[in-house]
Amino acid sequence: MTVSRVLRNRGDVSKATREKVLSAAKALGYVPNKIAGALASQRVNLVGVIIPSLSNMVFPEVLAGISAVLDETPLQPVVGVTNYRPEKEERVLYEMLSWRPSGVIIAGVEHSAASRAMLENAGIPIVEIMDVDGEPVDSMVGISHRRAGLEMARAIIAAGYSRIGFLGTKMPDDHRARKRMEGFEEGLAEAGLALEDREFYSGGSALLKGREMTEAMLARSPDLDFLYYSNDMIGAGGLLWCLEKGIDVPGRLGLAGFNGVELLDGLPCQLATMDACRREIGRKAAEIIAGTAPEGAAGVRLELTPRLELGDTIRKPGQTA
Amino acid sequence: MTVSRVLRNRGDVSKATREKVLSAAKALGYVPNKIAGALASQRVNLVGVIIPSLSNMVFPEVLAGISAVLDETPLQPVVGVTNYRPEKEERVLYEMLSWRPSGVIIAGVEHSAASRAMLENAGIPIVEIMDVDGEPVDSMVGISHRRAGLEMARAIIAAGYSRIGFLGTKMPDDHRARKRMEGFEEGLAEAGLALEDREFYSGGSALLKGREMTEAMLARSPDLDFLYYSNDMIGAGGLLWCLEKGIDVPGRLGLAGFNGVELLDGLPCQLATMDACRREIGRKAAEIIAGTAPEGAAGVRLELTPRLELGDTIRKPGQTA
DNA sequence: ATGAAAGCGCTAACAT
DNA sequence: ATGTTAGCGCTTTCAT
Repeated sequence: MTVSRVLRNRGDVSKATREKVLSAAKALGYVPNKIAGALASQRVNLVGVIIPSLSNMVFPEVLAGISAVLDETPLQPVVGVTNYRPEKEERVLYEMLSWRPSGVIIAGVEHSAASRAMLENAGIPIVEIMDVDGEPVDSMVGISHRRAGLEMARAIIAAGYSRIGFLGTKMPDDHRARKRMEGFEEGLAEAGLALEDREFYSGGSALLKGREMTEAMLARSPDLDFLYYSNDMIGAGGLLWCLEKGIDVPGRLGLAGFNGVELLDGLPCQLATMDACRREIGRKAAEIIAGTAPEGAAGVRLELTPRLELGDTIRKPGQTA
Repeated sequence: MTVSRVLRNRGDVSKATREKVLSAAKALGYVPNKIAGALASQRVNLVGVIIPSLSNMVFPEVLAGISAVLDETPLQPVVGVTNYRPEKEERVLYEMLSWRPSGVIIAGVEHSAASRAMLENAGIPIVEIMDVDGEPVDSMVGISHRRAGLEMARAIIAAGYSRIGFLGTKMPDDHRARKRMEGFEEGLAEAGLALEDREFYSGGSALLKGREMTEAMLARSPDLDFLYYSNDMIGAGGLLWCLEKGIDVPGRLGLAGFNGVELLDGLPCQLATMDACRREIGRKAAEIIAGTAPEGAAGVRLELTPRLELGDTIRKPGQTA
C-alpha cells in the first residue's frame, strides 16, 4: 500500500494522501508492526548491549554514553545483563542475535568459545568494550586495566609507600579486576616489592565491605602503609572508616581506589582513583556501530588513557610521612 | 520442515532425526530468526520495562527483581529509559509496542494522553509500578509515596522535632518525590506544623549535593532541628557533613532519607529511612506478566507497605534532645 | 503519484 | 514420525 510509503516518508506521496493516512493512523491508534517490517526489510534498528551488571555505578554510565550517541540515530540500545557469568552471556547473546540486531556492544574480551563463535559469525559490527588487553573479534574500545594497575603501583611507590595491601572482589570472572591486580603486582615487582596482604569479598554492600575489610586487614597487618582497593566503593568505605578512627591519611596510611565514580565527590576528602573513561567508552562504541566514528566501523582498536587522580589520600612529593 | 519442531521441542520427532538436526545446527552456527518466528506465531517472548533512570540505586534493584522472576520463564526483559521525560516515555513506549511484546512494566501512574492511549490499546498485560497513588491502566504494584511521607512526618513529630526543613530534587516529573513531600507536609499540618525551609537541586553528585545543601540550609535556618531528604543519597551526604562538623545527631538535629539503599549500611551511623520495597515490586510485576502471580494477570492492584527504619538519626522515645 | 505482487523465514494446521 | 502448505504484516520492485 501507499500507507507504508507515508509512514516511512519514502517515495513520492501527494500531500493530500499523506495527511489522510496520517490522521487515519492516529485515529486508529495504529502502531506499525516492526516484526513484519524487519522481516521484510532485513533491517533491525536495534543494538544489543551486553554488560555484566547494573548494580554498580560503572555500567550505567557506559550506557549513558551509548544512549547519548544512539539518540541521534535511528538505532536503539537493548541491554542484556550477564551477572559476570559466561553461560548467561551465552544465553543473552544467543537471544539477542536471534533478533538480528544492527550491531552488538559487549563488555570484555573474554568469552566462551560458543559466544566467540556467535560473535564471529553474526555478520554485524561487534564492539568489545572496557578492556583492551586481549584479541577482539572485530572492534575494541577501552583502557588497559593491566596498565592502570601498573601505573597506580608506580605512583604509590613514587610517593614513598612500600608496605602495601590489596582489597578486592572475589570474582573469578571479573577479568578486569584481575588484570588490574596483576598489573599492580607487576608494578610493585619493578621496585622489588610484593603485596604484603590481600583480601577479597563477594556480595553485600560494597561500602560496608570496604569498611569491614579495612578494619580486618589493619588488625591483621598493622604495619601496612597503603591500601589499594579494586573499586572506589570499597575504597570509600575504607576511607570513611579511617577517618572515623582518626588514622592519618595520607601520612600514616595511603589509600586508592579505581573508577573515578561521581560518588567520591561527596566524601569528606578525595580518594585517589583512576578514571575508567566509562562514558567515553560508551560514546565511542556507539559511534562505531552507528558508523559515525572517524576511525571507521570495523576492526577499530581504540585504547583510551585513564587519568590518575591523586586526590587527598596519597602523599604529594613535598608531604612527609 | 521438521527442523522447526526439533528446535522448539515440539511434536513427535524421532531421536535420530533430532540428533541429526541439532548437530547440523551447531555445525553451521545456526541462530534461528526470531523475527520470522514471531511474525508467524504472533508471539514474542519479550517484556518491555520502562523506567526513568538507571543512575540511582533504585531502578536497577527493581530490574533485579524482575529478572529473577523472568529467568524462570521463557520471557526476557527489554529495558527502556525515559530520563523522567514524558516525550521520551512516549517514544520508548511506541518503539517497544511496535515489537509486540508479551507485556509492559512501566514506572509511575502518570503518563501523557498518548502514552496512556497506547497502553490501553496494546491488548497485553500492563503493570504500572512503584506508585499506587493514581488510577492504573491495568495492573499496579507499588507503595503509596504520599503515605510514606505522611508516616515519616508523624514519626518525626512523635520523636519531638518541630522545626523541619526539606531537601529534595528539582524534578517536576518525579511524581513520587513530589507525592512524598506533599504527604510529608500533610503530616506536619496534622500537628499544626509547616516546613520551615526547603531546597531543591538537580544534577551532579547526589552525595555532594546533600552535603552542600545541608550546609547552605543550616547557615540560612540555624534553628532547624530536623532535615528530611527526598532520597538516601543526599541524606547520606548531609549526614557525613553533620558528622564532620560535630553536630549532635540525633540530639540537636535529626535526619531522615528515603529508599533504604544498601549504601547506607556502610555509613558511620545509620540514616533513618523508609524502604521502598524495590525488589519486591519488581518480582510482583514480573509475576503478573508471567501469569504466575496468585493475584491473577490483569487488573491486579497491589499496595506494599514500606518499613520505617529509625536508624541512629532520629531520637528514640527515651533519648533527650 | 499510486497500485499490485512477491516474498522475508518462520509456525501452524493439515496431509501423508 | 515426517512432509506440505498457507499465511504472519510488512517492504520492495515493478507496473500503471
